[in-house]
Amino acid sequence: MPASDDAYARIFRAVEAIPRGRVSTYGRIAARAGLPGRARQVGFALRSLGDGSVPWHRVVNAGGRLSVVGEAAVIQRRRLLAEGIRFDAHDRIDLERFGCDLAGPTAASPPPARSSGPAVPSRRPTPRRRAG
DNA sequence: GCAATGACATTTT
DNA sequence: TAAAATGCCATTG
Repeated sequence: MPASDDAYARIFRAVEAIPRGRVSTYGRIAARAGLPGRARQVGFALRSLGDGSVPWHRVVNAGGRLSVVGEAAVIQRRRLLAEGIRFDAHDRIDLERFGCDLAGPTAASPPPARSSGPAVPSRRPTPRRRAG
């Protein structure tokens, strides 16, 4: 049991705040949790979780790569792919597209599609509406 | 309390 | 882009 148990709770809250189909960085989570500069502790907290209700797999390092090693890396990557996250040829994630700021209520809003961009990771490939 | 470690971030080369 | 070095600080032994 870590001494900063309260801090851990805040971290988990920030992690859970990450919308599906997006990822965030440790530094970002730490900042949202009110722990600017404790990016490392974020990862430490997630590690302590193991398999919990916290979507830890949506947390990657500033390089958009998986800092985890071993089985966790497989699990994380597996889940990210399942959520629509795409990996670069170097097993990296484009934070410009999938990285969410979590800096405000607009974090849940999809980023502006760039020209010739690969488009937003829409969860609904067939957005057909019901004929009311 | 000290020394070593770590799921990081940033800067420089 | 990749690799190395440095800063940061809680956790662990």
